Amino acid sequence: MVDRPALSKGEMEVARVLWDGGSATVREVFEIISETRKIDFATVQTYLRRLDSKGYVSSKLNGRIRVYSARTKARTVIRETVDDLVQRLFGGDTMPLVRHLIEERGIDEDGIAELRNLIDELEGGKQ
Amino acid sequence: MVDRPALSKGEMEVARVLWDGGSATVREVFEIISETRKIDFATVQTYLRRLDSKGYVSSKLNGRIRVYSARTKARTVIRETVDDLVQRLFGGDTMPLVRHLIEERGIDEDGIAELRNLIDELEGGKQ
DNA sequence: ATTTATGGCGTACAACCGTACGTGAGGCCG
DNA sequence: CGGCCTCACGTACGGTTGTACGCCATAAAT
Repeated sequence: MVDRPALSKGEMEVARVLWDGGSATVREVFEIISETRKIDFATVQTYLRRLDSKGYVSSKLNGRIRVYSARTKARTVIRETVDDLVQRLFGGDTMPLVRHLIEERGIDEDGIAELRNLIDELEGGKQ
Repeated sequence: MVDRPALSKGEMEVARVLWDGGSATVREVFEIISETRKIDFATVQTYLRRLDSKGYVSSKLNGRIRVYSARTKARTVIRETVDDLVQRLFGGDTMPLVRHLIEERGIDEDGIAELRNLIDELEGGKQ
């Protein structure tokens, strides 16, 4: 529960790759992010270094290649980030964001089915 | 559709107050944010000035009091912000965030009802 | 009229962010 | 062996952000 400095957008993007894969080299992260947008290898390297010094990831040299691993749980960071966003953008109210997501971003068939389940569970746990 | 510089967290928090109320003085914004967290009057003033110079709000002097008004639609800013977050934190996938919101933040009775409606509408529009 | 509260406005400043260059060492190729 | 590619790592640099001080003016209170 250490109070780490918050992640910047760029750092978050990089951290996500580690959460997805558990661990990765700079090049691996670089390749994955490159699929989505142009980014410099050295920039990824800097993000990883900063994530390390902020305590979010750890790393060790494997031969002459440095391998980074997630050190905090995605869930935790997501919770903090989303809580902050909801607070600042919606005054702490959750529904406006849910509404936005459902109305403004597509939810597919499977998503709809899952949503129904989630709601049923919510209701079940309530009474 | 001008490409404005992105809003910082603090600026967003302040902008939200204007979206909620249409327009407000520094003091009014200050009071509202103070309900939630400690903040300096001058800090609010700075945020508003920056929002102005970034083109998100406009202002005019009413006597010797400056009144700020929202100039961009909340919807637009929310879309951009959320899109970016979803991209970086979930690789562009919407459902993980929806899931997180429903599971980790409480949704009340009314929210559940609304959710059901939203889903029904989604499904209705699909077939 | 003098004090006090309030506000606008300019200014500041360290930390953080995005982005990347340069250097030097290790590996591989011809 | 001599290039050339690839990393790690240090360093940089302008821009942004959070946070606020200080000065001056106006309005309110005594």
